[in-house]
Amino acid sequence: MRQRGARERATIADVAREAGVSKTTVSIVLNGLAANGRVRAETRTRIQTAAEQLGYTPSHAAQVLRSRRTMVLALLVQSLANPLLVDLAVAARAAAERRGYEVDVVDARTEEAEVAALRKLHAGRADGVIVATGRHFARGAAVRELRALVERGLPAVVLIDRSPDPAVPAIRADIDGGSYAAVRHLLDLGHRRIALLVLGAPGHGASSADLEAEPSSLADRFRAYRRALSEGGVTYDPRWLIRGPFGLVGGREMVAPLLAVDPRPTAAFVYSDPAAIGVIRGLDEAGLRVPEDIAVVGFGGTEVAAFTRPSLTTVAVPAAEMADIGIGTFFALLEGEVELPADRLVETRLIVRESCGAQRGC
Amino acid sequence: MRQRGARERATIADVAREAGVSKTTVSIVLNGLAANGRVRAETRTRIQTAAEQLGYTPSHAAQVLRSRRTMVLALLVQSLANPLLVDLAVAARAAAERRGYEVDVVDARTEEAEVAALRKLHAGRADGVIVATGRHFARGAAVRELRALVERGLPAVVLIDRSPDPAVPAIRADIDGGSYAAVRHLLDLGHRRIALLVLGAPGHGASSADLEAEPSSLADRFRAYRRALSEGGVTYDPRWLIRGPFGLVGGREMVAPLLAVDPRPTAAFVYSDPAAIGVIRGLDEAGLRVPEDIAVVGFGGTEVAAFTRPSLTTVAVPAAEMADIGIGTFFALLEGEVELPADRLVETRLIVRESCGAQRGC
DNA sequence: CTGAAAGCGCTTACAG
DNA sequence: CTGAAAGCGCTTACAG
Repeated sequence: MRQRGARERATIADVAREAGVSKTTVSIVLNGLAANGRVRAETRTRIQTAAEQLGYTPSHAAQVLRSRRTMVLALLVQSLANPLLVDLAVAARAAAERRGYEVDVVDARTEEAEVAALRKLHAGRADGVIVATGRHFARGAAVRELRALVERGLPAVVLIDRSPDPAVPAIRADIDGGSYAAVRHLLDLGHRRIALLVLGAPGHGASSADLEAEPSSLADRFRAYRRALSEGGVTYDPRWLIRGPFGLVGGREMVAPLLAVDPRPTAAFVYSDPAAIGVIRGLDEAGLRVPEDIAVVGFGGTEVAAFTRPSLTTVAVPAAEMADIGIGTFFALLEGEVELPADRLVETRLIVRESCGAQRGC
Repeated sequence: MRQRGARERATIADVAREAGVSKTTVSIVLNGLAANGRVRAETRTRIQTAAEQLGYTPSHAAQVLRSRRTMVLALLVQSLANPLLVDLAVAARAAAERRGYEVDVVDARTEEAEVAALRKLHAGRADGVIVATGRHFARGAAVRELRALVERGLPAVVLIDRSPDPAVPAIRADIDGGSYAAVRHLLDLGHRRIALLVLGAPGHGASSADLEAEPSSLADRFRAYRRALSEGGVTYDPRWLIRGPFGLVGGREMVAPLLAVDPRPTAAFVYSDPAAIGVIRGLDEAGLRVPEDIAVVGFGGTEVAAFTRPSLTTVAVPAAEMADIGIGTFFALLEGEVELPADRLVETRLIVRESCGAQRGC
């Protein structure tokens, strides 16, 4: 029943026959290699007409097998529930498209999912990989798997973390600068008890030491926060470091431990916008007002931050710029560029809105 | 420089040589076709050891070219900025994975982008396509392009719209029931002037007639709304139909025309959650409170609706269920199932929260 | 229980 | 200006 009009797809041989030329000539013409008069104009149009008439589209698998180019780039993100990563993916796709490449976006929610996705790339499904999962800072499984790919010559670029390997260029946002500006802003507003909420195993105090040493982007927030506090003359209280689960739900769950700190912090700097939205909602449910009772600052700066009530003061990360540079770096790698750019840092900036209390509250 | 350890990838021939058998046997063993004792156990382990030692992964392109199966399914959505579509994509990926399939998620923001994405499928990049873009109700370019694919035997499933073609099964949410429940709920709360905000070219009144006849999912909202009003004894005022652009920004932009209606509507039923969030923000900026001054009901029911302030009363669409059924239908098509299920309707349900005013306001 | 051979649909030297 | 031939790395009848 499904057969219907399932006329077989035309192949290059069909086009060649129809146009009365060889497959070679068809291939040359259809790939635009006939510019310099390598094929007579008349022959060219004959081939193009035949191809069109037969509805010919080259088989992607055959092209890949023969040319060893997939024209596909894999992009791994942690979660499409985070609008910042969606922006990154959309921008990456647009940038790659300009050079004829597709971007396969994979959301690798867990490290196992990421490892599985990286493994699949051994099958030659993509000409390169960009990882933006935030898991490439340690000696974890994801890093090992990426390295295995790189050793086989697959171009790789890391996007959020620092480079885990000399052969892998990295582009990251200036998290240090943005975090410092955020905390500094809260200090300037008079806050003296400022909490830092980051993704991680719940509990606080004990984890400070680990985070201090970790080369991750979450740890960057922590170090900048500590620095801003100390420069602001505030003694850090380890109970101010709250760790909890991912996203909106995770943000809400961090409210209880936050409110358990006595005396209560008057401000919270949250590692992501979705988590900050969760925090604001959790505070609301606990009967506290933002920013009057507790000021909140997020991280990310995507569209949604301007639409919450109160609107979110946040550290804006230029996702499109990171994507553009990342894609550019991939192509440089692909073309065997010798002079690889060292790790690149893109600027972040603090967007002041209502949730920090600098403007009139909601 | 990029060459580094670029030792050539092992092929099936390498494994065969290493294990001292033919490529045939390697293929049979590695594809799990040797279960019934078709290959001696000892030979099997020898092959597996060799494959592992060489780090062998079959070339995807070669497998596809030879077997004519890509093990990939394309999923087209309108925008990853809509969390409902992200949920759909994530669920589809999970469901497909259970049967060894990958899902290529493409966000086709415009109809041109959708047409381009569908065109690419002629190259045999996927074994089927699921379209969830909301553009398959008319005689538009997207529908034509999809039909061309189906005529070549590519299994296709439509997810949000009605089926555009007898050979294409469709799964959609009960938008009619959900919309009716939403408007009915507002009527029960005493509202008599209820606006309907939907995506579309701005302007109102004139577009009522078009929308009434359109077989789209947006028109389903309109028809159910009209029915609920009339059953509730309310005479529809064409000025209550407000159309505007997409997403958060679009929602905010619809506030001005909404407030321009005199007497002002006391409630608004909005076509999506992101748009509803934009509306709430826009009303806030206009100095109006939700739900006290204007009640708002959204559509979608993803996680974020529970985290806004006020939390959003919304029509919940079971994205995961739709994805599961959609994937199941794709596999039925693939296996040439003759008894194709007619269009399926999945239940929606109204989730009552704060933005409609039924509960204590924020 | 195992292997030799054909062929999927292209591109790419190479020859003329 | 154009074509014959090889081969990318697999799977799949088919033969033994």
